Amino acid sequence: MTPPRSTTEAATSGRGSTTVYDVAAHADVSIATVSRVVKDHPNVATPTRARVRASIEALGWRPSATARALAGQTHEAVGIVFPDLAGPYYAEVIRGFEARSVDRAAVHILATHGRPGAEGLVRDLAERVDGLVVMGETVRDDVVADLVANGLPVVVLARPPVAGAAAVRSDNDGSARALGRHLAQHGHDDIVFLGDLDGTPDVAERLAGISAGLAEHGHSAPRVVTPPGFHRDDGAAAFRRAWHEGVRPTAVAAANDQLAVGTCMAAAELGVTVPTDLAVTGWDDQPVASLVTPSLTTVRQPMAELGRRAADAVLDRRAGGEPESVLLPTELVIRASCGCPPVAVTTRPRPDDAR
Amino acid sequence: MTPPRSTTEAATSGRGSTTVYDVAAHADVSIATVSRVVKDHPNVATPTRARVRASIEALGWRPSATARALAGQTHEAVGIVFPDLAGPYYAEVIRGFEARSVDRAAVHILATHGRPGAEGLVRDLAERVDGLVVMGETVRDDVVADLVANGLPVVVLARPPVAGAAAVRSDNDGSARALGRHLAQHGHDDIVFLGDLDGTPDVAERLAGISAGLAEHGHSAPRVVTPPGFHRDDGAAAFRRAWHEGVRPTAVAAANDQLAVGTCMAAAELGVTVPTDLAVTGWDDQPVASLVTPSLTTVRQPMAELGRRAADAVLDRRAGGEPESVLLPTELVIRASCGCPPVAVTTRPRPDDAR
DNA sequence: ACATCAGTTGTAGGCGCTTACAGTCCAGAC
DNA sequence: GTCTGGACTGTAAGCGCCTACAACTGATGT
Repeated sequence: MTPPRSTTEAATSGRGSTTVYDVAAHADVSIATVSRVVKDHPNVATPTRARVRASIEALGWRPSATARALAGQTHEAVGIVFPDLAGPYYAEVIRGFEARSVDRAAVHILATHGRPGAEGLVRDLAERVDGLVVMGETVRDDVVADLVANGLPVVVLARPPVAGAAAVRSDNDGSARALGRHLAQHGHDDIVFLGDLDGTPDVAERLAGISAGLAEHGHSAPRVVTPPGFHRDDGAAAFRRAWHEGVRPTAVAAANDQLAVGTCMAAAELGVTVPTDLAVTGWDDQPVASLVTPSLTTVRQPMAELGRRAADAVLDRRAGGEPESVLLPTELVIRASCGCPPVAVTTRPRPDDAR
Repeated sequence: MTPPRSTTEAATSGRGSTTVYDVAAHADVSIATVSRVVKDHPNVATPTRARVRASIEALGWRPSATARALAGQTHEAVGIVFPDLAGPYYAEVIRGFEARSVDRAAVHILATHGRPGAEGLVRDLAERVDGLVVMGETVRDDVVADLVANGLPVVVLARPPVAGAAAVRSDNDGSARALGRHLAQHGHDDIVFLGDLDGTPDVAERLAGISAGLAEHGHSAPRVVTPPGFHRDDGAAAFRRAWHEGVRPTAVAAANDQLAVGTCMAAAELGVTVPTDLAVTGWDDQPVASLVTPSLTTVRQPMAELGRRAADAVLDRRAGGEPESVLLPTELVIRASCGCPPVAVTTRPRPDDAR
């Protein structure tokens, strides 16, 4: 035995919990052997292994994650960086991410909220984890690239690819085109796109897709109205303001369901009937989309699956896999708010991840 | 200089980032001085301090959180344990918690999902943080007590107090009584309480309060129908099943808004009109409550504020404060689903934390 | 009988930082 | 002119665990 720095041997009491040294002493072996037993190293005699296991059990020892991280360079933890945490979208992503990670690593979360110190927070987080998921508009690409250069497995989520990082995203273009075509078929040629193009890369892709779909039918591109955020109230306020400025579109294509719901509420206030006077569409197919009246035509996006795939990607990378990118399918969901005949609302669970 | 274990001095490149030793060498001081500068220890001469600061800047050094935790016994991190992560309730709590913590500590999250290994996961988490928030039905009280005994600041959230831990909760009793009285005034005497009493301690309190409110008017207590969970589909399924078993209440008081919405959907399927044939009430005042038709009578609970207060409590405890408990007020929100005349829906932001 | 080798176990030097304790230096006190 | 105390700074011993390398034990081969 080297340093006899035994702890107050009592197992469950005492400050400063039990350490390898306690276990080693109890089992009458060296700490190296204890360490080997813990990580199932083959070169340990069966009886020794059993003895050590018994001692670990008896003392209730749990190796310190911190010490392990310092010595072994692995944290058994992953992190995910969000731009924000409000609304069902992020909630679902985080749910999927956590569910998939929990068995393999501890989970760190961080929301940057557009604050200036975000980069520092992210770099700080990066030092505590074995892999990092960076979502949407949080930190600049060069920061991501720097983390990658430092050897950290990074996954970008709902954000354009960065060299060396896996990318997980859902298809904006395909469904956006379909939506554009659908609106064109309804005859709309004066459409407002409601969303902040700087808010997240996804939004610009959706606008581009819708424009392309409209163009296929010779219709002109939507004009953009920019709300201050992505919440219900932002949508209501933006639509109200635009209306007061004399904007009279026949349809509003919102960047997400919250904005669409807000638009509907503002429209009701202004005496505008949806979908008769104004068609409204959303994006995400959040649970609320099928509950409002009229039910919302939108694009279903597998929100929880995004989180799960991001977890898989970052954990696989950590395990030595290559950065592999994923594009998840989306689906145009036609309901009533675009002017189509309403369909019956059912209570059957939704296909993917309704809960 | 002791061990000359300099790193590849290049700042931004190279494996194994720069360390205190690099900074110390660059500034021509000892690592102790660097450490003192970092933590603003007074005994450092001004020019030295400036020199060290410059070196830190020049090398782009960031102290390793891991090493710091090992040596200094502080992680600069807090954790929060959820029973689950689905739905707006947890999402809002986590949002409030993160927002309040982010400037002072890294944030760990964990959801136990009722799995058997939960205790191990929680104990694991406990070793990585300086304080822990434990919410609802996640681990047994004796586990919480053990963490407290180990000296960890613990806060219990939406869960009965545990000795030595601060408790943050919202008032179930007051508003539940008010709701019970209100239902009695509507004349209801055959009420179903929809919720799993084992699911979370809050639920039992709500039932008790409602019963007390009904009793004040001489009405009998609700009978309990237990759905498998707290989601919309659980509510729909449970109500449907009860109906098919011949249960014909005049009102359903659901344990949360999701269950209430599910009940409304199932009722619609069964040809039961809300609120004419059946009154329905929820709990939480989730955003969806005011959007559905009829709008939901419910109890507003400051979900994000719960998270914020929990963060305050755990961070204050870490800073040496005493465990202090908080009971946040709730408010009965009368809308249309109980049979009261519907009120106009507005788009004004809700008082507390609509976003 | 002796070198060889696989199987086990122990020794010791980190990982990057904190901090008690031990100087060093110099102005002011006596 | 020496002494004293305060302001600075450096030394070194950890924090709890990992792991390369050394060391020891028998069994096997010749």
